[in-house]
Amino acid sequence: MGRRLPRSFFRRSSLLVAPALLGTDVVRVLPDGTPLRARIVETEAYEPDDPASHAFRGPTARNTVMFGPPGHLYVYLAYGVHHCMNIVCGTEGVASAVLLRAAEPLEGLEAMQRRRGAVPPRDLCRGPGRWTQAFAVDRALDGTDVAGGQDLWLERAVAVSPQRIVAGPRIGITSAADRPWRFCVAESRFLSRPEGALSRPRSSAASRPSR
DNA sequence: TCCCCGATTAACT
DNA sequence: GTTAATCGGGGAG
Repeated sequence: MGRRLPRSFFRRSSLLVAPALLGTDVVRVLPDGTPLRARIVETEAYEPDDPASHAFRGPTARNTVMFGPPGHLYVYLAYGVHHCMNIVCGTEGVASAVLLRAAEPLEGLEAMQRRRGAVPPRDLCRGPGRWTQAFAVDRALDGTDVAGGQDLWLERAVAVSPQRIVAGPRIGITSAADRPWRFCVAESRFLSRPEGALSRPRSSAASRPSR
């Protein structure tokens, strides 16, 4: 088919990869052989000089994969509760990655609901933690090769014209909140949060009504 | 070794 | 719209 994204696709800045991933499909093959498919509608870029990046302070046991070659999965546990998956970008030695935040489920919905409960299809992959739960992705898949492996990969699906892509501040980020590195398919109903919605400010004077 | 806090979600009011 | 839950990472001491 030749639709599968090759390693070269990821060997560039996450700022280019993140919007380019919109409209591509993530294919996951469960251990029992069940195929899952979902179409990406929301991503976030994380760059080497990025205070919000897990790798900003250098390599650690957790983020090792981010410093490796592109086209691999970086999976971490957030808030001690949910897993989030990223695709490593750039060149080896440079920590750059794209967080997969939300997608439209297309195939294997029953298998996803088996893991997530009988939630509406719209909620199966709406948010990074929900998506990894639906796709059975956890730390065990940290480092998985998505360019050459058989567990999870990406396929070119539909083209999303630049006019339909909107960028905004990343979700849940406190530092470098000014960098508009969250990319969404504007009209999608599968976004984790409505496009344009700002993350709630941490108790600050500005958020308090001045009566 | 301890302690704080986060690339969040679900269940509330 | 708000908030509790939950736990591993990593900086500080």
